[in-house]
Amino acid sequence: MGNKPHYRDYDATSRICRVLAEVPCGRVITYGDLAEMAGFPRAARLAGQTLRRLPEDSRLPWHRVINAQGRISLPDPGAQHQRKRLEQEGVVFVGGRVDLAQYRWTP
DNA sequence: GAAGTGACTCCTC
DNA sequence: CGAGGAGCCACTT
Repeated sequence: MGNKPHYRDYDATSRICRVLAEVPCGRVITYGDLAEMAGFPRAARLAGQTLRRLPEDSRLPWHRVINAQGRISLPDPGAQHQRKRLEQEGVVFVGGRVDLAQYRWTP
């Protein structure tokens, strides 16, 4: 008793990965939204760190995560790879960015 | 347990 | 539209 389970006690990586796994093909999600849906409001950086720690052979759609400006935050050469995979799913880049109003995934 | 770090976001100039 | 700075949260060392 006396133990009050905080959301922080859970494995943030597991939660973020679970949300990430549900982002449908052809859609994107922002770091902030990803963190918030995972139960970590305003912890956008957490999402970034989690993704960075993610193994390369992960089947998770890490490439569908972009920043709030609709741009890719991942530095080169990863950015090229990410953009390619997104375009492969039908996501269109205009001026180097994605139209969030159109592609942002919201359940 | 404090200090450092980051695939962020928002606001201002 | 781009650059700069403060704020934020949880992880890592």
